[in-house]
Order: sequence, then C-alpha cells, then structure tokens
Amino acid sequence: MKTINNTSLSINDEGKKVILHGWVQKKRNLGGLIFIDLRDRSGIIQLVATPDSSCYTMAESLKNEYVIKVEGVISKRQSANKNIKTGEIEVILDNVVILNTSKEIPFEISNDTTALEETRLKYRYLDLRRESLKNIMVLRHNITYAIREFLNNDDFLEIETPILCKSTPEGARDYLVPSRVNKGKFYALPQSPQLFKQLLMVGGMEKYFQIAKCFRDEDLRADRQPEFTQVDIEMSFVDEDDIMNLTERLVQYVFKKTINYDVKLPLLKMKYDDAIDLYGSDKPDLRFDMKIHDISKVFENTSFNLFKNILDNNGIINAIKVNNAADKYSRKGIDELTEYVKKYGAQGLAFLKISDEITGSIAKVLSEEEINNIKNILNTENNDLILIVADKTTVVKQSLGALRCKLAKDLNLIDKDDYKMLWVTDFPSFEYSEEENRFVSMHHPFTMPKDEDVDKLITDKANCYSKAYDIVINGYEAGGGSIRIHDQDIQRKMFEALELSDKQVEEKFGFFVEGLKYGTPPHGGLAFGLDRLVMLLAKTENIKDVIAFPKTQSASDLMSECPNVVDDKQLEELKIKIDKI
RNA sequence: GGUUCCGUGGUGUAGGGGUUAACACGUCUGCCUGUCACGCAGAAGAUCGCGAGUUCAAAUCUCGUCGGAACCGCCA
Repeated sequence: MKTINNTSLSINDEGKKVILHGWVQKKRNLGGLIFIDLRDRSGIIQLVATPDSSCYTMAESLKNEYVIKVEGVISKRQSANKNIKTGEIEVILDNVVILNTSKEIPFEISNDTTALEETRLKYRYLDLRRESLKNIMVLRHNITYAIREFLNNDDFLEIETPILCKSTPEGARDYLVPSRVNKGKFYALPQSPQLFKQLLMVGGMEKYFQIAKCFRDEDLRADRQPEFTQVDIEMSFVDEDDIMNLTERLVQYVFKKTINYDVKLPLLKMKYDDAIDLYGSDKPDLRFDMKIHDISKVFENTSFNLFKNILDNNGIINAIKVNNAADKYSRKGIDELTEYVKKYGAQGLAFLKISDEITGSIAKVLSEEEINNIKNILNTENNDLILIVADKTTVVKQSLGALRCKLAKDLNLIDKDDYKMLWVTDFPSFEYSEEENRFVSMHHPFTMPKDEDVDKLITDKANCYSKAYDIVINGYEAGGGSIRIHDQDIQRKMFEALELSDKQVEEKFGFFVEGLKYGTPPHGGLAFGLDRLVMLLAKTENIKDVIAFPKTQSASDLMSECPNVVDDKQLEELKIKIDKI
C-alpha cells in the first residue's frame, strides 16, 4: 500500500531510502540526465535518473501520466526550486516500475490549463488531477468534516432520510422515479428533507443534522445545479435566536477551521423589507455600499411627464450613486447599463453626471431645484454618477439591486478576501402568484408566522411576516430556515390562507399533518447550501468547480452521457411508453 | 419558454466567399549531464460540430440542428 505522502518528505529526510508512488507529471530529458516531476495527491516531488543507474532506460521510456513506483534516496538539490514544497530535495532513483501506462491526455494537467470547461467536464477524472480542483475537493472534505465535528460536539445526531419520497408538487419541480413494484406509481427525489426532519422532531430526536443530497428539476445557473447538497439542521425547543446563534457559531467554526478566517459574531440582522428597500435584494452583498435611495418625493410636483406618470401610477423613483465614476462611463457604457437593467423589466435608465455643470440623460428636463434635491439626498460630490430607475416598486428594486452588484464588479469595488455576512429576517409569509392568482408561501406552508401576525394569516396576508431567516454571505443565500408551526390551530389557518381544502391538504401532506398531531415539540431549523458554502470558501463563482462530477446547463453529464435512453425491456417492466418527442 | 454569445489539428486561439487554413502549447524523431515553462533542430497532425440552402466557388453568408456558456423566467 502507498503509505507515504510524497510531499511530506523534506531536507530532514536526506539520505533516507524511500519508495514512492504517483503519476508522471512531467519528464525533462537533458540527454545525460532525466528529471521527472512525480505527482501524488499531496503535490510534486522531483525524481532524478542518472545514466549510471540501471533504471535510466526505464526512466527514458516514461510518458506523461504513467503511473509509477520508484525507489531512491532523498538528496539535497544542487539548486532549490522555491515554487514547490519539496523544492529543496529530490529523489535519486535506483529503480522504476511502470504500474500503468496512459493514453496521451487531451489537455494539460495544470492550474493554468487552457482547456475549456466543456473539455474538462468530458474528462473530469483528469480535471480532478489538477491541483486547483483537487484542492477544492480537499477543502470540501474539510468543511463537511468540520461541520460534523461541530454538530457532534453539540449533541446533534446525523440521521439519513429517504431518497425515494412522495412527490409534493408545491415548490420546485420534482425528479420522478417510476416504481416497478407498484406499476403506474412514482417516487420523487427529495427537494429537501424538510418533512422528514420535522417528523424526526416529532420522533423525539431533538437535534438532527444531515449532509443531504437534494434534487430540483429546474433550470441551471452558475450557482445552481439540479443535484446539490444541503447541510440540513433541525432542533426542538428553540426559537429564532437559538438557531441563528447556533448557525453563526457553526459558520465561525468552519471558517476558522478550514481557511483560518475569523468571523466576528454576532452577525448583523436585517429585516427583509429593509434589505429590499436599501439593496433591492433579499441577499444583499454588503462588501460594498452603494445603497438604493428613494427620490420619489423630489418629483411630487415635477413637470417631467415621464416621472410624473410613473408616480401617478403608484410607481417609485429610486437612485444609486456611484462614487467618482462619472468619467468612467461613456455614452456607450451607460447604454450597456441600460441594457442590463432592461433584463429586469426596467423601461430605461436615467443618469446624471455630477460636476460644475450637470450632464446626463435627464439633466436638461429637470429643474435646478430637483437636481439640487437629488444631490442633497444622495450627498453627491464631483464626478459622482447617479443612476435612476422609475417604475413599479418590484422592477425598480430588482433592477437597481442587480445593477449595484454589476457596478461593484465592473469597478472592482469588491475585496476578494473579504466576507460580509448577515441575517435577513422577517420574511413575508406569502407572496402573490400572478400565475396562480393567489397568495403562495414564500418559504413553505409550515413556517411559523410572527406572533403578532398570526391573526393576519386570513385578514391581511400581504402584511403577514414569518419567523424565517436566511444567512447571506457576499450576496449569496448561503442558508435559510424557519421556526415551524407546531400548533394545530395555526397550521389550519395557514392552509386556509393558502386556499388549500382539507382534501388537498390530506392528499399533499396528509401523513405529515397527521404526525404533527402527536405531541409535536416546538421546533425549527435551517438548511445550508453546502455547494455555495464551498464556493465562498474556495473563492470561485462557479458551482461546477466545487462538485466532483457536475452537470452542464442542460442538466447532463458530458462524461457519462447522462441522461440517456433506456432499453425497451426496462420500460416494459415499468409499463412506461414513450410518446414521440 | 425567452435573450445573448461560442463551436477551426490533441488543447486553446487567430483568421475569414477563391489556390499551401496561421500561431502557441502538446505529440513524435534526433541532439543535449542540473532542468524545473529545460534548450536546439526537424516532422506528423484539421474535409473549420452536423445538415440543408445561396453561389461558378462556403470553413467563411443564410436557415435549421446538435453541443457548450451567461442571463431573464423558473428555483415553496
């Protein structure tokens, strides 16, 4: 068995005879002397074959990615290579055994490989040999290990819940699995272990966690995979603060343990409404400021018809100030920003450039007083750029919220080594679904309303808030959770608010509601997006970088060519017929 | 469901209606005893994703299709 971590060798081992295993990363044949970079999981160590050695011919025949076993003596190098950990030493070879050969590899195995993601995904097992990807796998392991360590020390039990579940058509689309034993019936893969973890609380487990695979059949994004991992936590006899407190300490522990970063506690708490108002997002990135300001009142009596009409139609006018950036955006630059906000439904983007003489798209149509009022509200200085969106509230907030993030990125306002974390709390219980013409749960139907809002469940849904919270890190929703409803009366009211009939409730989650009737303790929890947490700690913006075998945007695996068609025999066993597509 | 972009030797890019499709890295051969992005000399390797159309002529233009990427919708 391979026992030595190759790069654990150092100058202190000089003279020692060693047996090493690994892959040929690189061979440099100087004619009378051969250098080989031997790679194992720990890194690179240099081997040297001299012409007087019996293994010289064997060393000559080595090619990239051959798997070899070598014997040799640790020696001090004539001149050290400061770029690698073992740069002071090398192994003078006595013996080389080829354990396996390798086809010529399709792309260079190095951190700065030029291969596209597409190529790397097809040969993911080769991609994993690259140090940067390997390091993320190590980091991911360290993170899950730290999580288990922390939660174990806090009396949590790690319990697995089923992968084959009942489909609950609320929320995300389910992945379905046909049942052979029960023909015509389907399992669904879990979108999260939500119901099971609550039933574990009913089952008296008190403190549960699981590093749980979850599945959602929705479209992919740079930070979204159809198959992902959640750190799922649930506790009994707790309130919101207990869970936030525990989670903070967990995050602090993981950051310290894995990247030696000190998280200062307690984290900032911000109400959902304030987050939307100030940052246009329920997951604000606080690494930079650039708040959104409401300048509607400046235009109460404006003669500028465009803005007047928007205000008359219950719209708002908001602005962000980009410090010292007026000269950084030409007409073309502004046009690009305009196109950007249009994606979020904004009709346009007005701008003002602050200087002795105000310029910009609406500089001419505004009165001097209006411009002065804007300058006062935004507290402007010379060369500030003011960007304004006027529209209905959701469009204004969403587009400016996205715009401030784009600007911060474009203008390099973000310190890449910084982490800004906060809690976003007091989420609305409901959001109005235009599609379904009714209020639907923002979180899920088992989320406890704020004590003072229980009565509003029926009477004032739009102003009903819940005991729900998200932990936001650098603009990512890293995790979210809530206190659950354990009270039967409140649960009934919730279903009523969602316009679910007794029959619908019974069909959708009868087993769950039945369970809640048998002495359910007050409970709540939270789920962490593990992949996103790894992304944050690894400082990458692509979720594929933190998953060993990820899927492409069309939810396929380029390596195994999955999904794929199946045998007619398999379909026949399941009594499934495929329609022409 | 929608918008935008990409597809050219093994890899990554350049190019672009016309005769030998360019460059870098890699590969192969020879030379080379201190390299570590080794060096030097030479060679092989591509019907430009696939299909149709326009044209005297398509890798280039058009349409379709397949694959990839980013985003909007979607993601309780």
